[in-house]
Amino acid sequence: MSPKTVIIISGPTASGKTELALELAKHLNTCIISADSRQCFRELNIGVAKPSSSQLEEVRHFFINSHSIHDEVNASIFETLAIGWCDELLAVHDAVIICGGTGLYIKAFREGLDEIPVIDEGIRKRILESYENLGLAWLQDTVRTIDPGFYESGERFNPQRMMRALEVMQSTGRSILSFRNRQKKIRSFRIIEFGLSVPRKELYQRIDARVDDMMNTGLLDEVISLLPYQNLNALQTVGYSELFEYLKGKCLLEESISRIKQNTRNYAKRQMTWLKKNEHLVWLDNDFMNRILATYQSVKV
RNA sequence: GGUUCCGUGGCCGAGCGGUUAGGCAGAGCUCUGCAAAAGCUUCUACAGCAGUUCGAAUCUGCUCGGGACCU
Repeated sequence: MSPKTVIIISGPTASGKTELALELAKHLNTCIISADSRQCFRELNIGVAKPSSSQLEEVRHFFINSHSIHDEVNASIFETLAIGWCDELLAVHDAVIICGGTGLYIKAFREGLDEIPVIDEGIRKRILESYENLGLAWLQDTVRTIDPGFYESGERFNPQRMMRALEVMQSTGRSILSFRNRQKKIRSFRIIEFGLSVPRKELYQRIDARVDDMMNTGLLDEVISLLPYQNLNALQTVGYSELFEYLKGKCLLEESISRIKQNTRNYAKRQMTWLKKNEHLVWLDNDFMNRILATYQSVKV
């Protein structure tokens, strides 16, 4: 019999992960853990292409509707939760499926993140405010002074990374570099990874069609109801940001819709770039179920 | 038929004698706590032909294409 196994199904958005995972879960009589940084929010539905309620009834899902947009969610939190669920589920199942397109979350699940202390909310806020008021030059100067090592190695034009380095330094007195040991964690189960490969042109067409579909099934109403929360991180999401612009009168509805399509295509492209360098991942372009099952059933421990 | 304006890379758009404008799209990429985020790289065009000039996308002429106005 096969060792306890986590089967990861990934791929760009609109590549058909959800359906495949569902089919596989039914076949193996197991559960699905989503690895999607947006589908975990119960307030977000249409715009994040969440599985339908009937699909959610057919197979038990984790990390879907598990959080509120007001909660803090990040890769580390995902890692902890997902490992916990896997341990529990693998006690009673031989396999668990992880399905999603958030590459960083999958990486965190597979090899873990280094332990970095939780940052005080006040420190984070102060840094963000300073950056917004004083700009990138201030951020660069500060990091160069406080953490020259990171400044040398880091991405100096990427405010997020610079602020991250700064908050770790201010909060712990140590450089973020000193926390990075890059030790890959060893998991207590086998992990096999698959990526769904769809020809670029076809994928882009699917994306366009899916956006039209979302609009027809009430995306605009969903976005209207979330307007008060537009500044939350969870709402910095393709499909929502663009419609906020329309609702604020900054553009026409048609412009928003084509921006959603455009941004989703760009997003899919970034996902593929991320997935491409994952050497554990096996690309599938057909016969998905059988090929996954063949790998699953081949015992090589 | 006449007068006049315009013609810049896939698209938008500045330049108006001598640097790569720039933006978007496309393509490639980075990536350990906001990742559907954030950032980086790349794509050398001036409708065509002839001329002026050391040098033209920029000036002149003609041709082609488009718009506006006049008869």
